[in-house]
Amino acid sequence: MPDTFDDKDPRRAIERFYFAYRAFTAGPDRLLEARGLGRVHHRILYFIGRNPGISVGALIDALGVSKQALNAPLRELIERDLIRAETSPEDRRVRQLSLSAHGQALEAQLTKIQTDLLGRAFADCGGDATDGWHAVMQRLAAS
Amino acid sequence: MPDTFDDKDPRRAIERFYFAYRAFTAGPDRLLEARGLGRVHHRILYFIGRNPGISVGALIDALGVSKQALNAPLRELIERDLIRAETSPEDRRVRQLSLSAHGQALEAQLTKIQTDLLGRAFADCGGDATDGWHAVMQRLAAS
DNA sequence: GTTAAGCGTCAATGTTGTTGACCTTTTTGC
DNA sequence: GCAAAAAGGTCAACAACATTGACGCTTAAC
Repeated sequence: MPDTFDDKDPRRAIERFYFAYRAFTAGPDRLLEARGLGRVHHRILYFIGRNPGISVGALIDALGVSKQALNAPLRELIERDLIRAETSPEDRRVRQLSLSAHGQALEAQLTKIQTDLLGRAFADCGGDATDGWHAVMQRLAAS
Repeated sequence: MPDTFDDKDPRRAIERFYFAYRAFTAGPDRLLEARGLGRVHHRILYFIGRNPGISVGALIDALGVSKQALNAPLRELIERDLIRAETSPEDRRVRQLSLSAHGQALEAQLTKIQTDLLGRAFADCGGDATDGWHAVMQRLAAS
């Protein structure tokens, strides 16, 4: 029997997914924790980075949390000058959120950790494997 | 430009990973929540299923939680007759944990939800894609 | 027989989320 | 122009879940 025996055992797929995801999130988690930030902050940074000018309400909907839960971490990020909140000129009730220069730098740093990790794995496994990975993950994400 | 433009943008890989993992965990989470259980209970069931006869201390180490944090959910699972705890004959201080018939059934049900989801994605994407997925995930998990 | 290991539990505390209520500012509809 | 509604902020009460510290119990080891 080859040493790839039961290499595609469905249970093995579950474990691979679990441990791969852990490795995938460990890097950013460490960097954030060193700054006293958590995953909520990361998600806030990420969403605002992807949607500059987003309103607080839209961010609440996007993250699926209550406004009270968002308030504290968002305020921290604004106080640390990682996120900028400017009153919208069209509707002065609305605050337009965007990343400051520092916020962009941190977000880029966090993203780089993950893209580097993925990039190394893709490079090691080859283009076909990379294509297959993308196809399967795309299919799963659409579930 | 083809509609697969920037289909392998590193940022897209991050998003795919995130949403694929959410889909991967959503099914078990729903089933567990319907029974008033959480992810801790799932992890306990899983580890004991993989390591029948494991001791409480070893389980604490494996899960990386304090014994006080483990105590409550573990007790629930024992009271519900999902997990069996028997005194070790060699060392009567030690309790050997194992899944009861009900526990095995629940664990199998949880696992099936995930293997079915993965199996459908693998079937849709083909054998080569499946191989690639496994290769990349294996590589990541080893990081 | 004293020491240590494995386990269980009580207490105090911290974090993080929730809902409900109330407030201000600003826009909108009549 | 004025009442209603929307966007946002904050306070309070509460619940879930984790932590550390301390203590007690049973059993094994030297």
